[in-house]
Amino acid sequence: MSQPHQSPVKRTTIYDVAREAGVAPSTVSRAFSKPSRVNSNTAARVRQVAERLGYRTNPLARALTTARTHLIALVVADFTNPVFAQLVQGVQQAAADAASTTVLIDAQESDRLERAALERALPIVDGVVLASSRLSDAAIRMISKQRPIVVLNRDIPDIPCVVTDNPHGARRAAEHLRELGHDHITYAAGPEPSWANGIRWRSVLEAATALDIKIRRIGPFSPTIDGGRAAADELRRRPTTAVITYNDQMAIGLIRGLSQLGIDVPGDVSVVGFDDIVAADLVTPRLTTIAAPLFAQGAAATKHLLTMIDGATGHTGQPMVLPVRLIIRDSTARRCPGRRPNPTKTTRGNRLPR
Amino acid sequence: MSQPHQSPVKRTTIYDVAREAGVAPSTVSRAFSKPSRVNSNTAARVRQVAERLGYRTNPLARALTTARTHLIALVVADFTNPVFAQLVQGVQQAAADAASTTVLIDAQESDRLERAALERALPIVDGVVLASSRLSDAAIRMISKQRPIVVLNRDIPDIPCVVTDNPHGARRAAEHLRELGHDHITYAAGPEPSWANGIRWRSVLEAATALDIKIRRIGPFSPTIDGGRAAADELRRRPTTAVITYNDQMAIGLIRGLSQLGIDVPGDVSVVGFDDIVAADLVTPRLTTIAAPLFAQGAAATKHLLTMIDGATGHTGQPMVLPVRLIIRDSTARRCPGRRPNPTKTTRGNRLPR
DNA sequence: TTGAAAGCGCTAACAT
DNA sequence: ATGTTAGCGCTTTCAA
Repeated sequence: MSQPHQSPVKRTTIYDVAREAGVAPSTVSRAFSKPSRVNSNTAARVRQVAERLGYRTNPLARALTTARTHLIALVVADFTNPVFAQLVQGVQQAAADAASTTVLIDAQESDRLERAALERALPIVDGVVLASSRLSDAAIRMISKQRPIVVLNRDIPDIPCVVTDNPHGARRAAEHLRELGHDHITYAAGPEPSWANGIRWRSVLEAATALDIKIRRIGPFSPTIDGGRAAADELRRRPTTAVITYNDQMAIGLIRGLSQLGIDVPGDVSVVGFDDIVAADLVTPRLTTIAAPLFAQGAAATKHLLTMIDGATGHTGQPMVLPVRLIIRDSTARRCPGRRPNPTKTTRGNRLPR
Repeated sequence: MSQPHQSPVKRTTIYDVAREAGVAPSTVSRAFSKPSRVNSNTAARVRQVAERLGYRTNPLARALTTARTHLIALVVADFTNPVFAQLVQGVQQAAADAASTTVLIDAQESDRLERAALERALPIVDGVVLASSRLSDAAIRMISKQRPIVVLNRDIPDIPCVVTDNPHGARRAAEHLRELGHDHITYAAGPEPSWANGIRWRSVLEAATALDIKIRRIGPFSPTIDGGRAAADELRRRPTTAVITYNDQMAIGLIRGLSQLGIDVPGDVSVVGFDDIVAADLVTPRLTTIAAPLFAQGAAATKHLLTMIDGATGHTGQPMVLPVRLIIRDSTARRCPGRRPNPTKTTRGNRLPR
């Protein structure tokens, strides 16, 4: 039987070290917090004694006076949503590079939970990255009065934001579909209140118009696989040969749903998603998608947040926009004019990927 | 131009409230931390004044004296590994239920990073959940001397652990394959040093032996899609009609690799994975797998940790083991005796799922 | 039940 | 460069 996490003796403090090293406590403090303000010999001796005594500076006590915890909060709507995995890593890495630690808040799609968790975290973090949120603009503004904040994929005037270049992504997707002969495409919308959904739809609309492609919108659907399935039913009623979905999850669900209806992707219908989640390369057919630089986005937001924490103003001019690129895989193909939806599989549509 | 996160006046403290309410600071403190020790009238008055003044208790200052931060650390090897998504949620929810916040540590498969992040977090958390780790048993024991700790999917004597019932899972998988006529199976191993890999191999071995199935092991491979691809090459050299892989990612890669070699799953070879990650239901063919209760595992570990933090001994008897179940999907099928690997697709193997 | 006062461990003036 | 001395905001004896 082991003795669990005992602290046999009191934690050693700067006072212990000070006494042992024959200096004042403040000198020990300086030796660790601002070494440049201490004679290098003294500093060396202090560190050595500290080492011997097993001294570790207590971040809590430090934070109490400095008002800096080196903790930042990351809020996401739902951790099982694969887009967030890379985002989290980006945030986590940028934070770690600045010797900060990330506090995780999964709102679990619940307004109440998000508020509660945020309320708990806010007093102990130096700032927050809001990766997705059910909070209103007003609520976010309230938070930004208490702590530095950076918002992802959402543009709130006067609040620092980092977004992806949806217009360019939509443009590339439209061009790609145009080249394949599609002259009429459908946008399958995500949640109505989502800022990202709004901008993506407008971007697709604009791109299609510019390229003389007819465009139509269906939805809104839930931004999930099931949402995509629902879109399939809707699409059958008003078919086009190409579809752009709000996100990859919907695209995957749409392809499923279509397949069930005997409609082949990309044989009968071409599908393009948004985001490039990991699964996009795993499904059959592999998904053509507009890839967002998820990791980079997390990292960029965090770096910006850290500079704000260090006193920079939020320079709340324009949102920072990150480049996207179109990744062409197997869910898009040349349009076969006059082809009718039918259950016979084409070679292409069924081939297992690479 | 908004004024970012200003604090125009000093944060209000118990002293402000005390003065305004005409009581001592200690009374205000009690009114919030142990209301039962305060006259209910006074308590009410204090709370009301506090409300009016916008008082919020400062968790940092509280933690300094109570030595409780209500923070718990969660360590994983790699966030992009989909098994962790649900685990994180389980941990996060259990923590939130206990008014605690989760601190996230992504070791990014690096020993150094893990140590650094853990070192930073350890002094400020009440305990840690180690979901996967490159740390040695000895290192983990060191940590457990400083803070309560619960380890997942790894059995370290005298350290509280929660594991899944691999033996039962392996047994169910073997029975399933047996019923389909397979009498010779291969285990495609994951990383050699992984405790989970060890127990899974032994479990499969034992189950196969008990059911009079011939069993062979190949590997070790990286526990990833690419690792699975590598396993495909190896398998072709020494074929069996059924394979159990260390985890789902490998299973997905294996199916890919096999397909490239013109070998159909499940037509020619049946494949069973471990874990039931989200993608298992997304790939083609959908994966038969031994489902681990990931969310429950995270939640169970966290609840146990919280009781330890509240003073319970680690009751370090046997590891807590959670039930698994076999989920039969499309990657396993009846053995076709004498069938040779060939590039012709069967209907079954190519059918898009549901 | 309430108050007074002494810390928790550190940092930050202010002196020297 | 270093020491002295107040706090940071809260909890916690100890008395009353």
